[in-house]
Amino acid sequence: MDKEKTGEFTIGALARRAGVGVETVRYYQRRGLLAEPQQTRGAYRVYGEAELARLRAIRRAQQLGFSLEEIDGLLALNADRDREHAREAAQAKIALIDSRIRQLEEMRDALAELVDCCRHTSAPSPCPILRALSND
Amino acid sequence: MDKEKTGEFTIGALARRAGVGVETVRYYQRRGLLAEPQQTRGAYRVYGEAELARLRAIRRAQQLGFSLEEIDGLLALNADRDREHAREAAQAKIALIDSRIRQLEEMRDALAELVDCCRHTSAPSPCPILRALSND
DNA sequence: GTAAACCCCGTACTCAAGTACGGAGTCAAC
DNA sequence: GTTGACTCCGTACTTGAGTACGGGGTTTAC
Repeated sequence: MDKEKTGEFTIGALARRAGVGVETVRYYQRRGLLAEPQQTRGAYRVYGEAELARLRAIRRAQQLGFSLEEIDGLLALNADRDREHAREAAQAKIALIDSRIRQLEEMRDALAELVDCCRHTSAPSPCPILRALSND
Repeated sequence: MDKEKTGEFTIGALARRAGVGVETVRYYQRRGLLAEPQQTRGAYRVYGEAELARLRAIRRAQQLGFSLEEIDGLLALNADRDREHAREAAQAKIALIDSRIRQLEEMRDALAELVDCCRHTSAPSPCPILRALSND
């Protein structure tokens, strides 16, 4: 079943098309994020375009910063009736991302300051980075 | 032993002073990040100012974005002889943080675009956020 | 028919940084 | 002495997103 009939995949073929691992597909199924296909060929499950689309949507949402739990919620929304919910979810995610960016910037600035200090002092004096860790 | 003699702490007192949990102190000891004190009173360990300083250094380094593994390495450096090592570690961390910031900014921008699109379309048309997840 | 790739299933494990028990003993205040 | 807070110890568990087995069966290409 390596010879894919259009729109019919084994789990391995589906995984490759979606850019994930076989184990990942099984994991999503186990947690209910992806349905097991009704169709089988012998003992093997046969996946269709719907499952591939679903996997791609999951990946896209992950790239936007959503967790699998959040993605489950998002993919349960109806594009016509739940506009407000989706927008709220996106805005909440934006706020979290912004907050994290600020946090990282503070870290970066603190480190940059220490490195700069390191540049302007010479070898006989102790390392300002290590001293900053050691002192109050 | 709740009556702290200056520079002598039980594990609970030390944890409170350092702003961590008792379990965290034990965890750091288990992984060798913090030494067990030589001094005891009866069955209880007695910690000193050195351990408190060490814990504070760990915390400060964590706030700068270093992992416990990295902190172990940093705290093993000598402030007089290892200036270069410390500076390199800090610079590497800066690069990682910068990269992560950029990643998050891309996420944020993508989300902001979708939210903006949502604002400029009306209820009869489907939610652009959910459509973006579903389409290529 | 044979061998290799693949699938299924159930369970355990990884990563990093903790946190939470349960059981037993210790210490301090009354 | 009693009680409650605390300590110690060893082990298990959490979080989120996977990943890796082992064992057995199936499919495909030669």
